[in-house]
Amino acid sequence: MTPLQVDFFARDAVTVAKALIGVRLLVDGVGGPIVETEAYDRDDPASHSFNGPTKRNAVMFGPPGFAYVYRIYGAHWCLNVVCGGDPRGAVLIRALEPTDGLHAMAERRGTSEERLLCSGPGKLCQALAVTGAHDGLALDAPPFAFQAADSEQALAIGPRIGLTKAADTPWRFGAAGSRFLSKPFPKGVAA
DNA sequence: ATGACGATGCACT
DNA sequence: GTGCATCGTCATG
Repeated sequence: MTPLQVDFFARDAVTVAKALIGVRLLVDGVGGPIVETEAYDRDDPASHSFNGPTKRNAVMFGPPGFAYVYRIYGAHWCLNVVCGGDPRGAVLIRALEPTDGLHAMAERRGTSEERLLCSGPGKLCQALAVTGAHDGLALDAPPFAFQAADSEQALAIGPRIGLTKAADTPWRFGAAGSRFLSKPFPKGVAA
């Protein structure tokens, strides 16, 4: 298992979003291979960094390689990795395949159905116990652990989910055919 | 001080 | 497939 270097994150968000598919993400030892991400690049109207710094998004204006965690719909947490670009881009971690710490995840999620443990950004944060307390933490140090993918992944590509701005931009990436996605991709595969 | 608006998830038809 | 709870954050007055 090769830990990811900080340079991995210091690229544009689309590149990082693609490269993260298949990477194993553990938080305090709980997690598994990432199967779904979304890119939010600079000059992207849907990105939280687009309208300049605020108290919430301050970490997105710091160095790459840190976690940006925020609350959505007053109820759920979302985990992002801060990337390169100016203003910064970010990648939303949307889903992963639960392999490590299944018992802890099932307990936190209130279900033992593996399909439902991490198949969405809010679910993933609940299963991995990611909260606002993780906002601004370095990604190359505990409790986070990113481990390089073992092999090349076949990528599925599609439009991002839940947006009203730039809703057609195809910056959602996934492991083709995975059953742990938050939703199926509209159509087939691509490189 | 107040109002609009979500990078969602879940219950229900 | 559709409806909506729920509340922090930000923009505005």
